[in-house]
Parts: sequence; structure tokens; C-alpha cells
Amino acid sequence: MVSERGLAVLRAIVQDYVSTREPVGSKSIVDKHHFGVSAATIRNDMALLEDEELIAAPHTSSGRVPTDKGYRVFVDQLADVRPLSSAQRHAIEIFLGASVDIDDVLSRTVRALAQLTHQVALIQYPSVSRARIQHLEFVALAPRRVLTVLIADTGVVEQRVVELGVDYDEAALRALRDAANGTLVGMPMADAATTLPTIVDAFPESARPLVGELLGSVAGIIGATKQERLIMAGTANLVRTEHDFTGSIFPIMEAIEEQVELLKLFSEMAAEQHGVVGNRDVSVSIGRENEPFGLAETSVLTTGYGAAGGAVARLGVLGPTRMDYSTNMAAVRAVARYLSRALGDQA
Amino acid sequence: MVSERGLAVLRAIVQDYVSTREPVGSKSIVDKHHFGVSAATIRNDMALLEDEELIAAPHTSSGRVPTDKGYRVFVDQLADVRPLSSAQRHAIEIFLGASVDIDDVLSRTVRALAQLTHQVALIQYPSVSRARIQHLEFVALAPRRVLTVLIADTGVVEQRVVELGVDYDEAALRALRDAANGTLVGMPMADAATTLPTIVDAFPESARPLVGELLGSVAGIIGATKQERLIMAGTANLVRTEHDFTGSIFPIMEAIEEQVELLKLFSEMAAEQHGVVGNRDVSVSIGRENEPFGLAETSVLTTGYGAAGGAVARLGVLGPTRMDYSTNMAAVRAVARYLSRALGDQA
DNA sequence: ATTGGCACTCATAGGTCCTGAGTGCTAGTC
DNA sequence: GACTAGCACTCAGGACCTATGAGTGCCAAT
Repeated sequence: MVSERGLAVLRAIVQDYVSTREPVGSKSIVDKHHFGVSAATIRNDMALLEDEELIAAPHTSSGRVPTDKGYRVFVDQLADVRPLSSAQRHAIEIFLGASVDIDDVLSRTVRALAQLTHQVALIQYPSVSRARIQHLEFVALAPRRVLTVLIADTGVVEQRVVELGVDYDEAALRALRDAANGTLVGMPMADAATTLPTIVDAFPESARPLVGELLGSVAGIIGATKQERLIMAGTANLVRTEHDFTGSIFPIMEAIEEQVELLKLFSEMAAEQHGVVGNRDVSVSIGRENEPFGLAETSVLTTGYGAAGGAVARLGVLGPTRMDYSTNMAAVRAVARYLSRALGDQA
Repeated sequence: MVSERGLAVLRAIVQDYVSTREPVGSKSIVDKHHFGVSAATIRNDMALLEDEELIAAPHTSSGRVPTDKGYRVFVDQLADVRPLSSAQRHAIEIFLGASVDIDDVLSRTVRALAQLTHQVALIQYPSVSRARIQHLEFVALAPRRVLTVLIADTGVVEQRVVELGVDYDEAALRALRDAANGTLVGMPMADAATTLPTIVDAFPESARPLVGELLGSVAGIIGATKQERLIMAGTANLVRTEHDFTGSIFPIMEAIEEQVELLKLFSEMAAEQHGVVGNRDVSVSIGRENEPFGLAETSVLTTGYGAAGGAVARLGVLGPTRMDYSTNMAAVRAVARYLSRALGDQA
């Protein structure tokens, strides 16, 4: 079993290794941290930590480096999440200050997070499918051509141009708009999708083809997978930390750009964290845990965000396993709160 | 002066260096290309090319490498633009096949271009300010809250939520919509912006505050700089070509992500190319020419695109100066044509 | 104008040696 | 039982040397 001091040694190793990228030796530990014991004692503790596979030696006779498991213990038990400095808070506020629409808010937020953490920052686009309908509109563009606009209560606006097989008149569009809004406004998307067909019944036979086509476009918007995407910033930071990866960062960058695997990881983390609150609200996936997503050697920190408590989606950062977890977790949490508040303000 | 054969030697050096990344020596030239002369003769030609600063030797006694100036001559005089293979054309068509809206078209296009060239691909978002108005809509969301939607003939839809200082009724919104559309549809954005204030005059005194606020939001959308942005793909490719840069690619990636400098370069290239058509429709900016934009050591190839001949914006690729200009120019041109056609189809 | 020949350059790769940080272990101390 | 001092051992990395060979510039000959 690992002693109390043993864990303190692990913490010291993680901290030193993160800040210097050099394997940490027993001597440098007694120098920098004031344990009241000699290097030999530390060495004994380190041997124990090595037995537990919390640390490892890159070469037979060199200092030690935390393993994925070591980082895991550090994050779960040892990391102190220190709050951001007031300068940092100030920076966030400046960044998010004058945002006009939701895309603007998100892109400013993601850039702020990247700047704060010096890592790749990620924001999952607020999923239309998890929001509620705020308004529907059908805009006459040309004969047989209508623009369907769906506005979610998250502030997200989705639109699609529909080529109709039948003619329409503006009165019919208005009638449909009023009927659809009357029924659907405030409804979660999932319910709305099932309710859509029932609206058709309220219309006279003659109008049904038109109504059917238009409501179909609404269903298309709701069902579209398009909204499952990530906004990102700071990918250049991966290059900065290139030396922390054994191989090339090329496959990692590809995976990030591809988004698909990353989205899977995001939703997995969301599922895992369901119900977790309080101090451990930032969930962390470390190194080999990410291997199925092509992201071994990276760590991903995420947390949920969303107006009024309900988590609409997640945001977080990605970087090498050798990263400053304490600071980054604090940044992720703080930014999520700012974003949630900003969304609450405008929605 | 550089002889006819001298230029052929330059072409050979560029081609060999691009494909091998090794400095090219006189012997390897006579081996691979069948000039009917000896290595010594080639050496004389190379000395001449070096005097003209078209090639340079990295070390006193090693093969030669093209300079920026050498690439420039190659691109302007020596590159044969070979058309894409049918497999490549097919790939593009598959990629762009089932696109639903303009964002989808653009993101598929940019990914296709990245895949085709193995470089960073860039598409300037079709500028609203250079398009014409197709439709305006004001959507009632809540008391004192209206969504203004502007649809451009490029298919771009921009929207903004307006918080009103006065109440409105739906009839007023409809009246304004009809009046505004009657006046503005088909008008270039720039003209529309100046015409907007005159619309107010047609309304009775009592409606003017409302009309003023709403038209102001339209002006805001038209004037917003937001639309000046780039969509990109394949940034991972920059990592792949990392060895082609003397320093770190970190600052380059930062500049790309920042977009600002890149947009300046794009508009500069657009200005330069004004009126150029035919075989030289892809413009190329090489190496040190990009220094003011923080992009020394990179080359940028761009061309205009847009429905119905009018260039709405530009697209292109960015990569190390050591790139396959022939192939990439062909890809940029082909993709621009496909995109223009796709936009024509739907707009 | 072109070529064969030749002396010269110099980056790279491989080999050897040395140094020093760091380890594990053992025997001794509190 | 916990800690410590001492010591032999390991091994990555740097310094230094040498050999190799691709490539050059130049000159005299064709």
C-alpha cells in the first residue's frame, strides 16, 4: 500500500514533471519540496509507487515519470483546483464582452479557453435536438421555394431552403406558422418531432401536400446530425507541445479535425458524468483511456454547460497527458460558468 | 542571361527537389532527365542559375535548392498545369454530392480541396457585402423582440435578434417586410445600405421608431465584419510538412488560426488579379512575398469563385514553398469551378 | 559550347570514450 | 520498524574523432 507521504511524493513528481518535462529524481525532490527526510527514503517510496504502476522510469537509471494511472490518482485525489486569478477572470469578461449572436459567443468563448489553458479548446455546438422550440417561421422566397427557419431556446437558429412540389400562398404559410407555433413552442425537440405529423390533420385536405412538405423540412432540421459538431481553437498549441508525444502529432490532429471520434468521447464523458456535481464536475479522460478514439497520449477535460442549469452540451480542452491539470480544470469550469451565464442572458 | 536549357534545368531542379526534399546535384539531373549533355555542362548552367539567384546551395558543396525567386519563375513560366485525373474529379463529385445548405457545401468543398492537395485548404466565406439581397424577413419572437433575417442571393443567411425599445404588431412587421423587399430585393448590399434610410420616410410618423430600429438591424448585418472569415481544413497537413520549414510551424499555425493576416493576403491577391483570366487564373504568392503576413516560407494559391461568373470570394491552399505547384494549381482551379457550379445550382 | 579530369569541401554517419545523474541494495543508526 | 549513509552499477547524452562520398569549381582539351 502507498503511504500518505508516498502520495505526496507522487504529487511532487507530477508537478515537477509537468513543469520541467524532465524525469524527476529523488534528489531533486528533497531539494525543491521540503520533506523532512533524506533522498534514500524518497527512493523507497518511489520504488513502492513504481510497484503500483503510478510512476515509471524511462530508462533503467533515470528519474521517474508519472504513468497514466499516476495522473489518474493525481487528478482524482491530489489535485487542488485553484481558482483563476482576477486578471484571468477579467480577461474572460473582456473576451466575451460584446458578443452579438450565439456563434459569436461560442467562438469568443472557445478562443478565451484556448488562450487561458494554452491547449486545444473545444466546444460542442449546442445541440438543437436537446433544446426546445422557441419559434418556427416559413419565409416565402420565390414560387415553390420557401425558407424554413427554426429558432431554439438556446438561441441557435437553423434554416433550410425547401423546393416545393406544389404552389403555396402566403396566407397558407401564415396559417401553418401559427398552428405549428401554437402547438410546438416550448416543446423539447424530441417531442416536437413526434408531434409534427399530428399537425397535418388539422388542415383541410387541399392544403395537406404543402403542409406535409414544410413540416417535413422541420423534421429534417430537427433530425439533422449537422448540429453535432465542435467549435475549436488553439490547435496550434498541439504543435507547441509536440515533444510530449512519442510519435508524430499528425494522427492526433487528423482525429481532432475529423471530429467524429472526439464527439463520441464527448458523449461518453457526458454519460459517465450524469448526476455528478460539486467539486468533481470537470471530468477527465487520461491517456490510454482515450485510445479507442485514436487519442492515446492525450488527456481531455470536459464539463457541461447550458443556460438555466440544464446542460445543453459540453466544452473542454485537449492536450498532452503531461499538462497542468489543476489550472486547466479550473479554467474549464470557470469558462463553462461564464458561457452558461452568457447564454442565460440572451435566451 | 539564362539559356533555354538553363530554364529546363531549373524545372528539373524544382521537380526533383519537390519530390525528394534532397538538394539536387548535377549528376542526378543527367541521370533522371535525359538532357543530351554531361554533368559538367549542367554544372555550368547551374552556376548561371545561381548567379540569377534562382537556385542556391544550402552548404558549400551540396546540391542546389530552388529559391523563392526560382519557384516564382517556375510557376510563371515553366509549370504545366495538368488536369485532374478522372478519379479525382469523381472524388470531388462524391464529396459535394448531397449537400443541403451553403455551409454544408462550403465545408465539404474545403475538405475535398484539402484531401486533394494534401495541404491546408481555405475558403473565404461568401461575403454578404459583395452579394445582392434576395429576401428580408422580420420574425416576431416575443414582445419587443424580433429576429431579423437577411438572405443573400449567394444562399447565405444571416440573422440577428433585436431587442426593441418600442412595441410592435405583426401587421407592422409585414408592412415593413413588404416595403423593404419591394425596394431592396436584387440590390447589391452596398447600395442597399445607402437606400435603407429612405424607406423610413414612406411610413407614418407613428411607426418610425419601430421601422428605424429594425432597419438599423439590417444595416448592422450588412455592415458587420463577421462575414469576413475563412473556413479551413487540413491543418494537420502542415504538421506533415513540418520538415520543410526552418523553424517551428507554431507561428504559422497561429497566423492561420488568427485569420486576420490571411484575409488581408486574400484580398490583396484578389486586387492583384483583377481582370486576369485564362490560364493564369490561379494566383500564387510565394515564400518571402508573404512575409508581411507572418507567412514567410509558405506559399498560397488562390482563385476566385462565385455563381454566374461574378467572383464572390476566393478559395485556395496554403503550404510550404516546397510544394507541387502544378498539381495544386490544377486542384484549386477545378474545385473553384465545381463550387461555383454548385452555388449556381442552388441560388 | 562542351567535356573529362582533378583537387577540394563539408555534411553525415559511425565509432569511442567520458561524465554525471540517478538508481538499488546493504549495513548501520535512532 | 523507519530512516539514512554509503557504494557499486547503469546508461543516456555529449564531446571528439575519423572515414566516406556526393557534389562542387575550375582548367585544359576537344
